[in-house]
Amino acid sequence: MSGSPLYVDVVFSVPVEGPFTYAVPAGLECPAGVRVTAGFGRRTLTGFVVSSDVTPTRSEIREINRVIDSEPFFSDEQVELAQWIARLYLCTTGEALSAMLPGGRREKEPDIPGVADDPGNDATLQLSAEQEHALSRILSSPAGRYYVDGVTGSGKTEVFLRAAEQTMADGRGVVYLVPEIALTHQLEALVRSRFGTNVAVIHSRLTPSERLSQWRRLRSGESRFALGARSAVFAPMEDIGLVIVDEEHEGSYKSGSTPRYHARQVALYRARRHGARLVMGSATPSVEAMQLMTQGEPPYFERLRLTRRLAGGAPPAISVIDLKTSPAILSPQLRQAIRDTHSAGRQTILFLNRRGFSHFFHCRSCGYQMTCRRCSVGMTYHKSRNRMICHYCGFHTSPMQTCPECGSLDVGYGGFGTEQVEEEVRTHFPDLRVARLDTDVAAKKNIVKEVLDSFHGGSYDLLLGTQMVAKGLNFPKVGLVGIVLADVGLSMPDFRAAERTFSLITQVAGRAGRYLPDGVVLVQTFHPQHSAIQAAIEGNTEGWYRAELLERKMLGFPPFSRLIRVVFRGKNADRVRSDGDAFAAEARRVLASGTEMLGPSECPLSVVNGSYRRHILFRSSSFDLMHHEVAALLAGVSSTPTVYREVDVDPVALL
DNA sequence: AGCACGCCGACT
DNA sequence: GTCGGCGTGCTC
Repeated sequence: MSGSPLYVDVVFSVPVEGPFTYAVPAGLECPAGVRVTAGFGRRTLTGFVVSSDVTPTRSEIREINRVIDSEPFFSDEQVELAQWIARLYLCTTGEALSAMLPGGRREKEPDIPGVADDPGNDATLQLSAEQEHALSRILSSPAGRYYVDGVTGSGKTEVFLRAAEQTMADGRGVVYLVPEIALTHQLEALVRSRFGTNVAVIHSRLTPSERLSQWRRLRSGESRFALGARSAVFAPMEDIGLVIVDEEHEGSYKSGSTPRYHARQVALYRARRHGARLVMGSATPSVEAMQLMTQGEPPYFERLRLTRRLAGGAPPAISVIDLKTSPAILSPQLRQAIRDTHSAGRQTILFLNRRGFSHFFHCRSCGYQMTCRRCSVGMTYHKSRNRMICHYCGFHTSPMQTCPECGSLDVGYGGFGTEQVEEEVRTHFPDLRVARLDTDVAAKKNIVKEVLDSFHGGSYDLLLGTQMVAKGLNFPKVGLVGIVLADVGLSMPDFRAAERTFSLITQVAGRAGRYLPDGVVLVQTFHPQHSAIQAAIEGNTEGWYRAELLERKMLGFPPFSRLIRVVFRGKNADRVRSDGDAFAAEARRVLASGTEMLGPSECPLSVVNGSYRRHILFRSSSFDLMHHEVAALLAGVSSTPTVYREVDVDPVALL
């Protein structure tokens, strides 16, 4: 009670795992969960107390400078959550807590308008039979896991909101995650109209003080509903009764910087911890999620299907244009469709599903693209070395001179971006008013909204761009949507390339047809027979997932294995290489047979910001063993400080 | 991550 | 002769 000093364990947002023991000056309260400032090395840092009243294990102990909070800022559950994240994602507890801090280590979220349902919805509305069934299943158990697998416009949002209402009525809290800030804005008004001041909205565009005030409202229990993007999964709420992950398939749920957590994974953990219901939803579930709801007895998620559009009607017909027979950025068919659409007084959207991936080497006659025979991902062309390289395992070979599929000599590399498409449009349609939206243009604040508003108002005839045009898809005057090159996604050196392509076409078509039963969707591709494109066009969702799961199983990729990626990056290419090689050599020595190592090889994005990048992929179906081994390697293999190692557990993008 | 210490090259 | 490069080590 008196004389003897009190010691506490503190962690900091640095890549060294503590905890570090400090003495508490007499008279200060310093419980677990409070923030403190303390001398650390030669500087003074803010740290987080993870346990109080500890016994020191070393003699040199410094004193806490200042206790920032009068009561714990983080709850015990949150500290434990951070420790779990640190273990799983191989970062330090301090880094994890720092990511949970409102306005702390800020994560960058692109402000791209998303493609979620526009909830055109009403609390008094009669639910459809399918919605009713989904809701009653969700409410049937207090801690079940459900997946609302519903086509666009089938009313997933309303099911989520009704489940939330019931949860709130039971006196428990709700966490509602959406993939992008833009969707937060869209949903915010709707959610507020239903839940009033109970709602706290968390996203990275809030000022630090706004975030802090939202955080405190949740922490105090004044607010029982947290709505936000990825980091809202850390909402400081007691007794969560429902966690919703909307648009579950979206890659933005995965953090791109340390700690590289997946909000879906954290949501699962928290829901289990709180004995809460977990509800996910999408029109195009991730392959992982599909496996969890269709395989296993009982399945990990109960699948609740919404197959009918509330507004009725069928999705628009999708037509495929084979670029092999119409080799042009704008095929004659697409040009004709643009012309017809314009004559009818309607608008066109041209969608380029990603910025052109520059190393796009293929047969111009049949579209054939070389794939690695071991990893089955597209190989990329390196002009400087004139080699085709697999960015998973490092295998390389000469580029083809003639196409092995069709024998054509017309092989080479190409691909194009929005600029070229714009030029092409202006050449063919000098009379059309054309707007372009891509990351270059959107660098200026508000420009996305301005362009979309003008387009909505009819100031443009044609809008072209990347993902960010998606929000315009359901504008009433849009009569034609053209996907300029569906293959761009397919050519990405990524085992999820086909999944993303399928998802994109399905989502675009679903939205485009929402208010336009007579709307037209045209898909240009070199691979009209590709299963991802075929399945999306035919709406053969079931067949697609079945085939893709089989493919993943055969190739040993997730969900039939898990991956850990280690990236080595630095200005000095030789050191990057030797560090990676040394790491791999040690790994080869110690890895158990169940853990496979792919690489080291160059990353697909081999130079970023003047830094060279190489990576190693570890793959195993016994995750715990692999995870343990990689953690030991990271701790045991020293690295040159000028070479940074980035560890990504369950990577989503492998660029 | 930072920050300091320490040991080798071209410069006011 | 120094200023400064970045390789190495350390943080309760």
